[in-house]
Amino acid sequence: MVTGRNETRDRILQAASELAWETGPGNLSLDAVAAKAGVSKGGLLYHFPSKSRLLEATVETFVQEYDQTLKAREADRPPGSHAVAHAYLDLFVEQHVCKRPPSSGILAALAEDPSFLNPVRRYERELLDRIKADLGDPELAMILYCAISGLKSSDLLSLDVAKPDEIKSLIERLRALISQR
Amino acid sequence: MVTGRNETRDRILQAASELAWETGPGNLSLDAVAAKAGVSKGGLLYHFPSKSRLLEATVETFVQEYDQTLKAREADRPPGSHAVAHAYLDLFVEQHVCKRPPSSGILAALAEDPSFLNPVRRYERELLDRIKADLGDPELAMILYCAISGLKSSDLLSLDVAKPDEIKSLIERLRALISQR
DNA sequence: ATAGCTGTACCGTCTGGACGGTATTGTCAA
DNA sequence: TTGACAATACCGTCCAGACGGTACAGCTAT
Repeated sequence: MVTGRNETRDRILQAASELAWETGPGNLSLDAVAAKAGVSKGGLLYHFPSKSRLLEATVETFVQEYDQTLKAREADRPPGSHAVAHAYLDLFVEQHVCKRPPSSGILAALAEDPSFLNPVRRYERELLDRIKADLGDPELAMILYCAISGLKSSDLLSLDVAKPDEIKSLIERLRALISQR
Repeated sequence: MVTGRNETRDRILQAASELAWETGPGNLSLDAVAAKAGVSKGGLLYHFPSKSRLLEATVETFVQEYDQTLKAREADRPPGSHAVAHAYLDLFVEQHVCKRPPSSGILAALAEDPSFLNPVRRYERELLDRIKADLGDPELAMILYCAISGLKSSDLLSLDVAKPDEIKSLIERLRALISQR
């Protein structure tokens, strides 16, 4: 199958993400990825015939996994009560604690070629529309989406600008704004 | 002096920023920068003795220029009426229209080594504090800072997720929230 | 027999950076 | 005034190493 879930393949993708974080997004080499994944270079190239394909797959699986988790959190929420918006906040809080951002692999893709981010572009647009539909108030949706997006990019770039308690009270205020509707 | 403004030096820095945008942040080579700046490679290395120093300088001058412009916009506003917050919005709107984000050079620095973003980290933290002090309401400051930060990162990564009119009405709503205080 | 690798050898290209040279301008002692 | 020297700002070349990718022979579990 095209998007086959495969043991070794997944290990390679994870190794690529971790290495992108450790060595800097632009210094990702196939040799290093293969070594970290515990696979030979030939083995790596068996799964991903070129570096571009590896980076493409990194972005795609990241988006897919994010969406899958988001929909799971959405299902945890009682339906009809702005489940999408709350799930979006839930997922941010959940992923915020990690040392290495799960999205670090996409920086490597960006470094190689910005157009590799096209799937992210499409997905984020779709996500914003879902939040808008969920909330009813398009401007509130924008505030919520953009604010979280800002926090996520701060994590992505490891800027660490906002302190934990600042983030906590921001999230609470955003939740209040949602309920208020 | 240490941070000397110099004709050729500035041309090199600008060339680096533009090339980072054109060729992808990770594909920035000294040869290409030199060629674009109309200088020989030797000449480039005279001004910046290593690639790291060039990227460092790119980040530093970006932060300096941003701060300079922000303070200029702040001075345009009547003092005492949340000048910092409004200037922050003004500057975003102003820079949003450009095709190439002025910050594109910092992606090249990030690609090489994430720690090159340390000056940005420090500056952004300081900026958030200034907005907090300016607004009085810390949570509102966070909403404003994070929302704009999200829009800026979307520009930086060329994600183009929000449409112009969405951005426009978001800005207006943020301005209303400021005045409301 | 085939899928899924391992391991090695290799090639062409690109790139950072070292290095030696050059032109111009300024300084300063004799 | 002039000659020696030095600092600045650059040019052009060269090289070692890294990297992406190819090729191919072999192993092994299913």
